[in-house]
Amino acid sequence: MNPGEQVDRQSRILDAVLELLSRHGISGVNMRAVAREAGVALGLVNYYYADKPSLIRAVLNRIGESDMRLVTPDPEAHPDEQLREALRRVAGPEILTTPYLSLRLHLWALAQADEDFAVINAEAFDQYLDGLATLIGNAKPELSREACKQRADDIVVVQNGMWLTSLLGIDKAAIQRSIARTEQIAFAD
Amino acid sequence: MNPGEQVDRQSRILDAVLELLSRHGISGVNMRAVAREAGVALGLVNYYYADKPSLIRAVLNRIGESDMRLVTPDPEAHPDEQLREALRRVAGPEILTTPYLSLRLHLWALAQADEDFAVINAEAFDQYLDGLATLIGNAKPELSREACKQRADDIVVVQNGMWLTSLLGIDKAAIQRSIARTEQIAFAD
DNA sequence: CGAGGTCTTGAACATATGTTCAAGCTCGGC
DNA sequence: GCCGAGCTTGAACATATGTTCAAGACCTCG
Repeated sequence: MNPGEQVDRQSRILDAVLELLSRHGISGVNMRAVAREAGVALGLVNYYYADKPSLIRAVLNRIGESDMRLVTPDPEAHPDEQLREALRRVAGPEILTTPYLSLRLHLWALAQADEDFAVINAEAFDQYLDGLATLIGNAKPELSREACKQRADDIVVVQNGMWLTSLLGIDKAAIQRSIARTEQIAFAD
Repeated sequence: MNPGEQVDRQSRILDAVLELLSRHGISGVNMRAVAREAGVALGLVNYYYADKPSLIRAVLNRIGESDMRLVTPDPEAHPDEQLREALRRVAGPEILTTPYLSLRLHLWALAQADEDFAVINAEAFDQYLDGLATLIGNAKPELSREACKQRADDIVVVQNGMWLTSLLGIDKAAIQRSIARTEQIAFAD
């Protein structure tokens, strides 16, 4: 067994779903394609995940976890810096790549088409908003919780716009200006 | 034949695709479902549209046309009012409804998954940006074309964010504040 | 009426996809 | 060695979906 590469096939299956979802959307995710991409036999996918909805659910939950890390601050840093850091991370190189954004888009579309997935998605979104509001509260203790949530709402509108518009291929400079706009909203007096 | 209702079956087929796409995403759009939704026989869909990609293309082109109407101004109004009107229209009741936004989202996802559709989509997006930049130029003649395009870019980021975030169920007030933000960008000195 | 074109239908076919399952494989413990 | 539990495989089945097509309905013009 190749060390460090031929690992855990269950997790390779989830990776395969992410890859296919990002590249071809939900219609490109079928059990055979997943198996091929993961390099396992068809039956193994159904061994770990009873059916296709279970498989998709598992993927959604995994993504929700990694999203939360975006607003999980470095505890060493100053609150101001934590917030600024978080606001920049969403336009960082790992996030602002086509594969990741494409994945996000397909996830949103999926949530729109399926009630169960919508619930998972909405929950993750709320947690993200909450995390962001907390960061703002730490950086600007004089603001009420309500005011923090309001700013978080406003920021998320711009952030989602940045993500979506990046995919449509807008000028990179517009993205930089939009990041500045989020900081302006967050730190306004 | 029922007057004013049993019209043009070819156009009813396109309507059916829009409806299905909005509600169930691209995986919900199959020839049988389209025929059922349109109230025609299966064969008729393939009679008007040679194959599925042709059908989707026809739908995309139809949507592109209706998008352009968003930035096509009322020629009677003052340039300032034309621009303000356009900025408000994108958050108007016809646009900011779940069915329309859901449709938009699925279209973006579709473009992301398929190269051909991406081209149609990118073209429509460019035309929209161009139309918006022109409106800005009319309202603020002192700005260079470059400056107008830059503002259009910034505005579209926020607009796309409004659309997307509306779907995720954010507070309506955040949308209103975001509209104000787009006007602020457009009319800044 | 009747010929000819267009429109409309649903059965039929080929292929794709989700799911099941019997069989084989692997590996640790006895 | 060999037993058993978990892991892995691919064939097989049922259903779904895109496409084709022969047949019929409808409508216009002569």
